[in-house]
Amino acid sequence: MNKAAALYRKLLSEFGPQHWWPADTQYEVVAGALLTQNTGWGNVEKAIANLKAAGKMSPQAVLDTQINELETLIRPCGFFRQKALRLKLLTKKFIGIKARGSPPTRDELLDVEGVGKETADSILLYAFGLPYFVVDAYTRRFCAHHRLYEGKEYDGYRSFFESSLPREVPLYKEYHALIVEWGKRQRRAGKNKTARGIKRQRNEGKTKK
DNA sequence: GGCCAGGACACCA
DNA sequence: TGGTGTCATGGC
Repeated sequence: MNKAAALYRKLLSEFGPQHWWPADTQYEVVAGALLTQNTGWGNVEKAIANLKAAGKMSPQAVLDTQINELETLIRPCGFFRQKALRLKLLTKKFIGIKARGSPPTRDELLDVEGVGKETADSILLYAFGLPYFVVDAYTRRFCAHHRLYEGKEYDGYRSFFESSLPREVPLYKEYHALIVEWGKRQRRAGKNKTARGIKRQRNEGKTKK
């Protein structure tokens, strides 16, 4: 067994199944993937709860909602102006995808403004059950911490995991969830430095000099 | 009161 | 290609 697979087993036995993605519908996964960008999940839950309470957690309802009302509903998850706009764009794409019946390609998701590689892969994996390994900030820290893989490119990390593991969707889903859980625990224990923290330290160094 | 979060994008050198 | 600023709320 390679190191990536061994670490997966270790995380799973230590933390247990994470039951990701927490959502009632496929569309909720899609919307959540966008709303959670650079945002704690707790805040995203509030935004989703607002949408549900207003009866807006459906593609057509989101499209039919005025942008300022949408902004108000998702305000708790931050970046609400751009996210409201981008949620409409992504929703339009989602409706088109469902209408034609075939799953989306990565490229067509990336064509949507506000959908980057992580969000696209989250949607492909968790909403459509396609084998794309999701790479986020925690994944990079996880790799650095365990000296699993070193690189700068998103797709480098993705290729590393996809070539190290069996091509199984449940495995990809669980592994990413476990890495996030690992990252949260590291943070609670004060054992990591975030990218932003490192950037800030560099800046402080510059100003001090 | 500051730091950080399950990013993406534009702009600049 | 790499670095930096911006977008914004809420928990700790």
